[in-house]
Amino acid sequence: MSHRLPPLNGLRAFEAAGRHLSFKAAATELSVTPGAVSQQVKHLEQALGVPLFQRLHRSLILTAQGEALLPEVADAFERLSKASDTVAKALKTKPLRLGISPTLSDEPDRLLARLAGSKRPPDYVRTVATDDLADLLAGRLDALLRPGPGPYPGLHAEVLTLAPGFGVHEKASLVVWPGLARCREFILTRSLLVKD
Amino acid sequence: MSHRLPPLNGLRAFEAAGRHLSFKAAATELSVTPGAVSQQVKHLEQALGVPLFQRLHRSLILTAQGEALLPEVADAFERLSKASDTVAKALKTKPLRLGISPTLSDEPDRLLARLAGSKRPPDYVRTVATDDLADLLAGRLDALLRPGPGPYPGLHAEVLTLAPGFGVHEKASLVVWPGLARCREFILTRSLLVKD
DNA sequence: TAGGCTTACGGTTGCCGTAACCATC
DNA sequence: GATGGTTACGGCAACCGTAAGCCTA
Repeated sequence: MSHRLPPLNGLRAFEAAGRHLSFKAAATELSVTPGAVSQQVKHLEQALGVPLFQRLHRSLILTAQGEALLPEVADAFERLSKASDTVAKALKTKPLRLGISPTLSDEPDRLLARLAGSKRPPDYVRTVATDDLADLLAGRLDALLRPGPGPYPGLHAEVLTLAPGFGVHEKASLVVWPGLARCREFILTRSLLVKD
Repeated sequence: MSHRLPPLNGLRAFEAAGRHLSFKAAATELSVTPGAVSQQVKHLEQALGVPLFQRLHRSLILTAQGEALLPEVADAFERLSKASDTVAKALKTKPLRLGISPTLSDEPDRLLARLAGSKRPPDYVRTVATDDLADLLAGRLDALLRPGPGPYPGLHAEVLTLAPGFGVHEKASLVVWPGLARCREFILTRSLLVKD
């Protein structure tokens, strides 16, 4: 299944240009200059060996080939966009899965509530009683609270000092995937994502 | 509809790597080095803010997010590939649509047969009695034979000298989209595409 | 004359190969 | 030691912006 794919950026430019029937409008959408779009589309046409637009005076018309290609390309990009958004924004839209080591507490929700300084745990957090780093590594958890300081190579960990009365452990590590900075604030406020 | 798309090359690398569950195999398929694939995937993971693979010793496992993303991405690229192939190879797989000016002959097939030097016209050519350059420009024709020398700005034209008996015109132009060199040979042999 | 497409040119970015390193088997 | 993934570094191609030109309404 060796996908022979044409230039992806060219397809992207073609899709926008075809939707707008304007290189200028496509350029605005893509945050580039019309010249860039023109070059990308020309490049794509050369790669395919097929003209996609008929250049009229200050407007564009799709050729028969362009007309055939556009809906497919648009649909494919739509799919990529949707899927990526869903995956990327899962942290923001779905309940945050927080593993809490049974060693720390046999009542994870109460522990979380105390960490948050409130009587009820945040409603966007779903606690799971687990100690298993593999759950985090496999993506089944978004964060994991474990006793001790770590280290956790390849991950991002933040050491919390637990107030007295949390059990025998004074220190605990809040472990998340790298790319999530200041994870404690994130867990407790669902903000401060490191990206954007 | 401002598609917020992640890095397309990263998605491409991810798709191949996810299918093979191996950066090395993906690299082979993509004709690059494993290092390149590693970088592309890492780049994508950073852009999405989400881990897609769990790196084990000498193998890979998809994370939950990767598992969710892979089929969508694979399907999208499959679609792009299919659509592009269909459009790009139309010239090679579908009958070649050759317009012949009624001025030259009211029996286009006979004229084509004489041009080809045979009794029957090539079976892969479908002649259309038309004079309209717009048919070519809009992609409804692959080539157009018209009397006179042109010029045809923005197109590729080849002047043919017609043998006596073709009518009142001595010279005719075989007009095609640029990117098709030596169009006469192409029409008569269905080969010599300029690309690859 | 204005507006949109094209083209030439140059700078920057991003992609990729090389090579060295690491961690297992 | 072999294998597969990662990283640092450097070269090169691709991409893009600028500016000038072209063409027609």
